[in-house]
Amino acid sequence: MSLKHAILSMVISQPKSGYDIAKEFSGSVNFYWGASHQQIYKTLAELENNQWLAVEGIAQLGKPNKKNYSITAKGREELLLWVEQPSKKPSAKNILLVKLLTLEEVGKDVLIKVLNDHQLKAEQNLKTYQNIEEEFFSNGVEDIKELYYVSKYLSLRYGINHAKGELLWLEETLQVLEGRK
Amino acid sequence: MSLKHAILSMVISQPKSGYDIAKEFSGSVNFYWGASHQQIYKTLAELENNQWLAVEGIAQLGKPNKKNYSITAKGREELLLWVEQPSKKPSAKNILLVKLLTLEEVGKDVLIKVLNDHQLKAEQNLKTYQNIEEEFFSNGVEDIKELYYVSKYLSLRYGINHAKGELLWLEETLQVLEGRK
DNA sequence: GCTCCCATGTAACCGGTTACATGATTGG
DNA sequence: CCAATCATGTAACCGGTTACATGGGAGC
Repeated sequence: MSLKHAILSMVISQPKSGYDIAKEFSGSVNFYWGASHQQIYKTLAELENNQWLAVEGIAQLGKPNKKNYSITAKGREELLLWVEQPSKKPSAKNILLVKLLTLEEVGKDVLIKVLNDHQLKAEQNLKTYQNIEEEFFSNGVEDIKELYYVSKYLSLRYGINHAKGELLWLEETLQVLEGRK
Repeated sequence: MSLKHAILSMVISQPKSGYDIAKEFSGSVNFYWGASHQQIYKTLAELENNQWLAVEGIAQLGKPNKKNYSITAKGREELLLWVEQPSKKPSAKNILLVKLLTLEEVGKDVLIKVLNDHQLKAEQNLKTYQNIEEEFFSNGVEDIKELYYVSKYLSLRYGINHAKGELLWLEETLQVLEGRK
């Protein structure tokens, strides 16, 4: 799995708690990766067990105590190994294409409706991403080559590219379907 | 899950055995869905239990016996319901973007290598898909509107669109990385 | 004799989701 | 008073992967 490695990557620059990581996962990181807090805490426990992360308990005033995790030398080694090894992509699953298999059974009208719904969502997604991109540049981040911003910017670009690609395919597909009797 | 529904979709036009379904999953269907034979047999058993599929044992000469599954009325109902209900897309996971988070730690050279490897694979994929598309049209399938070919063609188009989108993003990303000191 | 094709399964494990659980502090 | 934020977990379940298992027939 690579949730382990995603978490390792997220704590290399600074120690973080499970809560911090969960917040990141529900923010911009969510464009390309996701995890529930339950899964995060479970994985953190494993990472600590492997000694890829070290914990430090922190007592806070007026807030619950928290645990700050930081990467160990062993963790850094593991990360490097993982990055270098070829990443087999998970078998892409596309529900829309499965639904298209049912064309004969359910008829084209149902499928056109399904595709239209999806199109709407994809358009909204694209707009959201593009808004974020605009903010990105208007907020004084002229030089995306700044280390800190590179990965954020690239994941945004990834989201935008993919939303556009999906929309193209949806248009194509709707045309084919609508062309049918 | 929708493996259940994927299988239901695959047997609406004609009864199939687990082996048949596994073969389809390792063929063109694999562009957008995948399943191991173990998972397929397990799921078929469940589907039979739900009475969404009916089985017929078939004795064969010179070959192992097989079980032919066909969809029931109940199965058809379920399929229709499923198609109509909005399909929440699974949280897209992109390992490359996680790897990019490690830029600071591992350095850009390692990441450029990783991205180049990926680029090569994506290019090969695209070529494969395009070859299949060519065959598609040269094999006398002039009219893709023929019911039988629609979903196959559209899944091919999906594969091609996405491979192209990925390549664009990879180029963009490599330029950003190479622009960095 | 070896390998591939046909054909169907069991068992252990793993990663992730859903539901349940707790409890103080801050801001409207 | 209510909702949100901070903060961490347990337990049951589910879908999927990996490894193991069997066995005849066809073609080289």
